[in-house]
Amino acid sequence: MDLQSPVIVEVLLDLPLPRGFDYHAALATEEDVGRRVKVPWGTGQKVGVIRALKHTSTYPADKIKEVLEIWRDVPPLNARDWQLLEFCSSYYHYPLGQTVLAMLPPALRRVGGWQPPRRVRQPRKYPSQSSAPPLNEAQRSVVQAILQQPNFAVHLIHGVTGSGKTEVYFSLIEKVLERGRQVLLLVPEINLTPQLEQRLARRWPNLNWISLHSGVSEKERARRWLTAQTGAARLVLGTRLAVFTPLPELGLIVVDEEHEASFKQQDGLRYSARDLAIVRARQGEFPIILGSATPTLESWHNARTGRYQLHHLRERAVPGACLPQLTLAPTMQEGLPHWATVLHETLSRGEQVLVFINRRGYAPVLYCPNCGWQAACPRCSVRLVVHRRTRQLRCHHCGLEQVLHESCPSCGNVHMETRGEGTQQVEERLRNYCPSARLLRLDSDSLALKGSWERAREQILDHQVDILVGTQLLVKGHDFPDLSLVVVLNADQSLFSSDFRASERLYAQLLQVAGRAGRAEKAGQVWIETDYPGHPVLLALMQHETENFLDQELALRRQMGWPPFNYLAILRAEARDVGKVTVFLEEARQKALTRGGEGICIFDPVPSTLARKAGFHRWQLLVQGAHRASLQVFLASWVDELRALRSGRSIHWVLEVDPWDC
DNA sequence: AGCACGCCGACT
DNA sequence: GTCGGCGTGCTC
Ligand SMILES: [Zn+2]
Ligand SMILES: [Zn+2]
Repeated sequence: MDLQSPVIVEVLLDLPLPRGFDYHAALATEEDVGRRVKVPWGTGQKVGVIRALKHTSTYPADKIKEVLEIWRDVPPLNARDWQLLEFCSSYYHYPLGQTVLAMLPPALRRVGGWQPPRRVRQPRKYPSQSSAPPLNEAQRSVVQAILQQPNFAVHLIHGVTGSGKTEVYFSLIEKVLERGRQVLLLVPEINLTPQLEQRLARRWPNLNWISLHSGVSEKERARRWLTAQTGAARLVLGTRLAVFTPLPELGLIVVDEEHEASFKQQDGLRYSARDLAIVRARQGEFPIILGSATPTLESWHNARTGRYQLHHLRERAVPGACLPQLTLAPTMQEGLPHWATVLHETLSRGEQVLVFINRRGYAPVLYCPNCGWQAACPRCSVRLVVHRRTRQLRCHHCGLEQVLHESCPSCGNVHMETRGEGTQQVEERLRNYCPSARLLRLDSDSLALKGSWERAREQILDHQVDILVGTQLLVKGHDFPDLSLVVVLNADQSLFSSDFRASERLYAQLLQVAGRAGRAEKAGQVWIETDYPGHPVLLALMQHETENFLDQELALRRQMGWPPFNYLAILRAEARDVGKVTVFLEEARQKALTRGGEGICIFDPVPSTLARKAGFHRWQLLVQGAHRASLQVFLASWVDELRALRSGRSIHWVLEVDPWDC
């Protein structure tokens, strides 16, 4: 090596450019690759990561600036970390610099965002009461089967609600920890609760484990992340963002509720934490476990074709627990609903009731019966939602708030009416049916205050509440043992959605809601209000035959050429000016058609589901590929052309690979 | 992405 | 006459 030539480092920065920037760094060595640096940038400074050392640069020598600081107090990213980042950057067609910076905890991305702590904190210690409950036969055989393969393998555990999946995870985690390897446990955002953390703490009182999610303060998140990187933390419990945590001795990843949409990042680097976790396991040559009561069709297909190993947990682990009894009932236009009797019976037994309606507010429509006028958001292509308590009209997409109209702005009629029901109106209706029952409404409006979830949970567990009215928020990740009746309202709305994933999602949601009824020893009841009792999703649900449903749905996907039998990418574009959006997408389409590719199908640009949001017109262009590899080849050259399009400069656009909604 | 520079429309 | 719109180019 030429000792005379000055050392140059290539630094990756958080910029939408597919290249690094060269700086002088006289004292840099190969050990510094993967370290964070402070560099001058224009008039200011930025944090970057050293990608490589070199001795020459194509950039004019007199313009190359000096690195201001190399932070050597923490370990550099290692070869495995780079392997994942490079895969991620190329697969999602996202600049490497932005990918690297996105994986760092926020405090480590900014100049002055991180000071090493004065004193090394002692890992938290909990009272020692480590207890591993005995596994049943089914659980034991799954654990045995998975332990037999220490190398890369994807295991899909299909476990019905209450089948004791978590104990299987814990048992496997324990074995891997004993072998001296680190473990990553990924759970949906909504499931990462203090209760889950306590459960881990009780199970491993003396283990150094950390929990990583967006609720942790920036400083603390960086501190915990670094303990994982140094190998001090042995177990990481985290949401999707934790999939990037550097873990030098990683030996197992568990993705619980693998079907959950929160594993998909919906802005910036639009990755699937589940898919990246699988890639990470393959790169690191260790097993990964996906678990769900309602696996995604992608995973199910891989299991059916033998690429994943399928394991079943068919029995409920809790002794005596049985499946809830399911009833479909037509909606009632007037008078008492069909479920009114069972509601009263349940309450009179002193048991709790959950009424599920996936729509907050009082009513989704305010209209004038005289002229037909409807309250719409001026900035979005949606109707405004009536919030009666605050006497407001609100847009749930852009946050716009208006005072509720007293009269029709179009014809002056003073008798305005609402249509449809939200949580607030259901709450009101239930107060009329059961005036003496104690009601609690749980949606993002009533839970806006910090700590209100915790308070509500205690009230419910303490049986200070008889009827719960709520949205999605209420259903996921929480068990309420006294709950024995679940009523699902307005399920029909999602029955005829145009999204090809609608059935899969509805099935998962309904099964999860149903699972809330009658845990423990009590048999529960579930009533679903529907006018389409013959719908395949409802039929499958009635039969409790998830695997048949998945097979049927898979056959339909194959027939229609939808994923997992084809691969998708979406080019999304938005701007205040519709013309600019459509011109860009049309040019993009022409480029795509000219380029073409094996098995590549280019669709026409169409408005997005939410065609206008906060004043921005949103359109999209779907690309379908028969094979993952050929789609990747096509996308790689297509994005280069897109970046060169002048019409793309005055709009926002993103390319999304494997979109979860289209 | 930011941030500067630069050139045309409607304002004190 | 200037304030400000956003189109264009640059950042090692
Ligand atoms: Zn009117
Ligand atoms: Zn709006």
